[in-house]
Amino acid sequence: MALSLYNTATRTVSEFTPLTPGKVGIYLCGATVQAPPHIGHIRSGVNFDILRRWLSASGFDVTFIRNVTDIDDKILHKAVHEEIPWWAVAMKYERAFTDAYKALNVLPPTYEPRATGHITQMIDLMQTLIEKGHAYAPGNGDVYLEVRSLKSYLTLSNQKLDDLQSAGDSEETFKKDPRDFALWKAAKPGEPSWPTPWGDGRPGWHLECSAMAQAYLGETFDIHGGGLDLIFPHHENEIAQSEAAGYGFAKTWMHNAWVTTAGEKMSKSLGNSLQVQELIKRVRGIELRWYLGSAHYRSMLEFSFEALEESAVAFRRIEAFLDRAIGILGSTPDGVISSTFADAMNDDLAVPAALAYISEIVKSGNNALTANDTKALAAAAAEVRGALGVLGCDPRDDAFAGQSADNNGAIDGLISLALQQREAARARKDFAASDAIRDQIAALGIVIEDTPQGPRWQISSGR
RNA sequence: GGUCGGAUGGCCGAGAGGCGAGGCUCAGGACUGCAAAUCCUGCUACACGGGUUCAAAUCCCGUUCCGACCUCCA
Repeated sequence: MALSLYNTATRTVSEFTPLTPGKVGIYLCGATVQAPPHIGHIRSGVNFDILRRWLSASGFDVTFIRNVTDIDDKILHKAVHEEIPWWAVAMKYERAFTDAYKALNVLPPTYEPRATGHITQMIDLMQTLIEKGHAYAPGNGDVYLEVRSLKSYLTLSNQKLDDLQSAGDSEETFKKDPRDFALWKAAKPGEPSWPTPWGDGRPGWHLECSAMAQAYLGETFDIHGGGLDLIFPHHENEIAQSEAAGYGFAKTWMHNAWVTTAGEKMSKSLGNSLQVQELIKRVRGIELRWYLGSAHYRSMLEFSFEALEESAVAFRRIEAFLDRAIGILGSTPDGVISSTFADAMNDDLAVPAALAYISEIVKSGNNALTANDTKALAAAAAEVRGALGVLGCDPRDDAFAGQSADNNGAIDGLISLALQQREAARARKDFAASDAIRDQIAALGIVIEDTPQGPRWQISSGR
């Protein structure tokens, strides 16, 4: 079964065929670094990280670009508000995003270009657009794209130009048509600017993505991704710019759905408590990732702390199986991708179906464990590990070192000492003494389980 | 006004004409000195009203409710 993906441009799921066999180029609209990341931002990162990992696991050589928008109105406003330079705002929040991505095991992109590093490419693109008669500089330092000059526009969102509500903005006087959008904004006093043939200024929001996608992936590339809300205007305008310049641009458009709270798109007022840095105080990063990745990427994910906790419990069950299996097997099996898992992922990344299959494997693996069938156990553990690897939730991944309830040699020695005492007490049926030892260890946050292979312990993963 | 989604059991969350996805919770059982873990069993749902069909959660028409986008947005 070949990989099929939903393409927003055609509103259908269709077989994915790369432009160059064996290679895939992906451009994901990354963050505007003007605030710390909340789980909505990071869901997009996780969803597309799963896509990327699946493409890699399927044998593709993936070039993954995720940009950083480090110049924009909000950043400038924030700089004034925080009384620090605009670049300090951008770098501060870029780091916050980087930390969040790392905590959730989102792989660093192949290249992570910043908008301000690509002014040259943007000027080249504007030059081309003006030469082709699709853009104009009215003389005030702005440069606009003339949407009426385009052969097609608004094909992604399927809207008609005349149906759009007019912006009603007071600064639109230089535009030929109110729907024309800014490629470049004239410098204002006190704001950063770069020189261009049309005057000093700074980039409009949409221009950077067209310029950087072309710079790193070429004029035509495979997949362009982002959140649902970027369809209009951002992606429409990217298409307008790039196609007007003569580029083929993206073949497949993918959009992830929202994390919502109380049925609504996450709002700023609730945003603080849903920042990644706050949530990973409640659950481990791997558990938050599991939660965000578990719903289908095109479905809304209704956030609640209860659902997050429940999801973490479900994940710990899988993790516990893997721990037990590795303990019995004496080694960590390499991940194996089963055909059932592959079929699910190939069906437009049907993660929920893949998770249902993982549950079945864990169940059969636990049965193998009870039956002491190490061959079946090893097979199950390998499949679970393979699946978790693609989902970026392999507790044995180095990225999660320190997050897993991994045994430490010295602690293991001490606990073992106590467990020997307890076993001795149990042997002489002094259960009061043995339970007392277990209770004392439990009070330290360590859980004891008696198994046919003897007692085992782990640091309680519940927080 | 235009465009696009959604409503599934106590909860979360898939599916998209016929076979009870899966998980969590809960109840009962097996195992266990007791726990824990694990396994087994049970809990038969698809907003409402029509229609098409041998058969509808799924398709069609209508209704209600919820949400997203329409130049800040993941």
